[in-house]
Amino acid sequence: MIRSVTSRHQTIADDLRSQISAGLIKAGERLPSEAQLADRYTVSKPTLRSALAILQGEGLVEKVHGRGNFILPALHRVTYVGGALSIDARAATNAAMSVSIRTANVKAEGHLSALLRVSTGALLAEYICLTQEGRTPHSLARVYVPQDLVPTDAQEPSASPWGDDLGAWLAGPRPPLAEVREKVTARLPTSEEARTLRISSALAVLDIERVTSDSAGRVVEAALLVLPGDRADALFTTSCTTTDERGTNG
Amino acid sequence: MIRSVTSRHQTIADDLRSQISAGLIKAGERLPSEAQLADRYTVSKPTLRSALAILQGEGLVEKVHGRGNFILPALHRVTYVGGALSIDARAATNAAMSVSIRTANVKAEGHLSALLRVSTGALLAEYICLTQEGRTPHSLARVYVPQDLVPTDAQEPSASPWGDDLGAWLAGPRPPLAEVREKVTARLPTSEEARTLRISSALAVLDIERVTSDSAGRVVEAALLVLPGDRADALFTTSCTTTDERGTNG
DNA sequence: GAGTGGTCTAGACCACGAG
DNA sequence: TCGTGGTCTAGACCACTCA
Repeated sequence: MIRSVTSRHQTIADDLRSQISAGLIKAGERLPSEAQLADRYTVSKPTLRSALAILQGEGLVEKVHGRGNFILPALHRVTYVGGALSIDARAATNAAMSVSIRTANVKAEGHLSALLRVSTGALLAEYICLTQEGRTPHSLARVYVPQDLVPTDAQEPSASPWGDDLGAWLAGPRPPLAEVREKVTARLPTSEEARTLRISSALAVLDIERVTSDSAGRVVEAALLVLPGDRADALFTTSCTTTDERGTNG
Repeated sequence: MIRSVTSRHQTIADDLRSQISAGLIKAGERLPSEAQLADRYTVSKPTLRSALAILQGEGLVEKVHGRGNFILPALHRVTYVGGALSIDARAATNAAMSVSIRTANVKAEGHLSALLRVSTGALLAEYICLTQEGRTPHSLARVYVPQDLVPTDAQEPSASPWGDDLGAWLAGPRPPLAEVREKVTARLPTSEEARTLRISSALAVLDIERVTSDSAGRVVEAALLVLPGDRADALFTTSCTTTDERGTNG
């Protein structure tokens, strides 16, 4: 029998978790200090800390250096809707979200130039979108658009959490969008992402690489999305409107 | 200045990682014991272990209790293709994969019965598919099909890593498949999943919940896929074959 | 400066695997 | 039995926050 199911830190994490979900400790409250908790559970500080690390990885607890450990409010789950060629798709977005966008100009390099199919050094407009519900970040989107596709008249596009408005905003006078290709994987956040999203570096994130191209075959935008796994899903729906898409080779 | 960027265990992890990627330690080889490594880096065993934990979470090192720490071979990335209404979609699957399927009958409960839209206690056929490349698991698929949709003549369907053959296999004499709905999130594996997939419990996994329904609106199968983030992506492509799908409300 | 979390140590003891 | 990894301890020292 593996002892890990009965390890001290697991037991403590389970106990604290049940206290949290039972509401004995309310959201936003500070936990007793690690030293106090270690005393209460009669364990050493490292052991207690590894218990907290579990809860932190589950997005239940936020550690703040020098201040304490805090219970995070139960998080609303946000749904990213894939294949959003039509703009209404983002309707699933929660209302109480605020989005901050930071704009910059960068040069295409390595991976980015490959994604956008532009040469290295080509000018790109970069939009960094951070979505928050209250003070809690829910998503980080880095959107890149070839400089020559950016309208000079409009400075600030309307803000969608996923940066997909940008594509819509660009689409107007141009060939319509034709294809969205989304490559999804799971990983741990980089330390920078963890800082920006205020999440534990042990909390898994969804990594979505979205490439949108227009009917002329030109890549209109590439987006790198990072969604914390404890508060975001991605939803992809494929409908077979006509039956001619199915092969008969079964 | 946050010291974590310079922490001992990070430095050690970085050093070992570069040794691995430089080929100084070859895939499949055993690392020196933790005690030896701790000596070499002049750190204590817990510190050295936290360095190894980082590499383990990156899928570079496999720890085997009682035997040692081993360098994992560079993993081929496998691509799960979403929206696979057509069977050819799985063509992206690597050839050198073996799939083992375990079959059982279970009763629908809670989440499953909701997914399949059957009443609690309804009989389901359960297919547990584990895909491996050599000895390395690449995906775990738990597929559920309502018992009354299972043909009585065929016992064992042909094996796809994602269990999507099952849908194809079921589709024959029935209404064609009409919709695939895939909900994707990122999380850490359960301890059971980590054991089955032989991955670290600190390695993020893609969690895909796939529901396929036929043109009669009936749910044909529900699949719970778990893909280790270090060796699997999911790819979703949405094409706008006709322009009538796009709203004009932009 | 007091209180908090972050990292590390040196060593103990247990559990597993192979001979 | 022996060597390995897995867990835990008791305490040291540093870094951050806030009064």
